Amino acid sequence: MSNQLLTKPMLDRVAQRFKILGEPIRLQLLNQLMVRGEMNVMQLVEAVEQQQANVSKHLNIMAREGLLDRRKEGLNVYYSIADPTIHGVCMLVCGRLKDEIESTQEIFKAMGHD
Amino acid sequence: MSNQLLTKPMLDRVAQRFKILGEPIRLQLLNQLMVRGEMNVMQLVEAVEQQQANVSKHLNIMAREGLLDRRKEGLNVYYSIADPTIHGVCMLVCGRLKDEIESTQEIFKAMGHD
DNA sequence: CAGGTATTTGTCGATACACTAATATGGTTG
DNA sequence: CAACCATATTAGTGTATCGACAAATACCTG
Repeated sequence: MSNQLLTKPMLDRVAQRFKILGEPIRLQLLNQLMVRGEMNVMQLVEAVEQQQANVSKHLNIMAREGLLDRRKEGLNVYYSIADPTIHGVCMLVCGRLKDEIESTQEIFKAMGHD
Repeated sequence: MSNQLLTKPMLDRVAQRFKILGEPIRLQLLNQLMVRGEMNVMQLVEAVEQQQANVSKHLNIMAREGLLDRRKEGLNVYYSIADPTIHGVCMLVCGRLKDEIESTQEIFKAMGHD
């Protein structure tokens, strides 16, 4: 995407990936997995405080997309991050948002609301 | 997002940003603006071959989010990329997807379907 | 006000999430 | 092995969100 136009199929694929990242609960699951490494479903359910069925569904969606790896062990299913770029992508967006928030606050202060 | 848990409001903000990127037509508009620089609505309409109202709406959504800058000049409204990180984010995702596609093809070949 | 440019509004339909309930799946115990 | 329990996934339903399209409105400029 440097300076070349993308084909329609590629645009669709990229959009699909972003769409999957565009859900708070999924980001929360990814965030947990980034920080704590591999986790099973129950651990994730407790961490994000959502229904088990719901968590499972979102994990499946991300695994199907290649974002997560899945490992079965006895009763449990362990998920971990499969896509090594996720971290960088989220870092970029987070950094940018923090910058935006900070500059908004600066303007707020400059207007005398401090 | 390196190794720290994000707060709920931050997760929502990040998700919102990803959600905005998760639409093919919006990516297409961004892609055009990346390659060709500042463009007005009509130019973008022709480039993406969509209804004017539709294009305008998506441009507004992205401008409201801080992704695009907007500049009025006579009859025309010119849009340009405001978020300097977009390029890097898209590059990362595109690169990753290309890798995935390539390794899928490798497997396909290795199975004798060449 | 005429004509090109851009945005807004309203409606329809599709997509996708949350929730509940049902169904695997695999280990444990009598 | 059968009954049971914990874990995980899948189905079915209602609802909300969001995009596409069409029509109306606003915004300049000559």
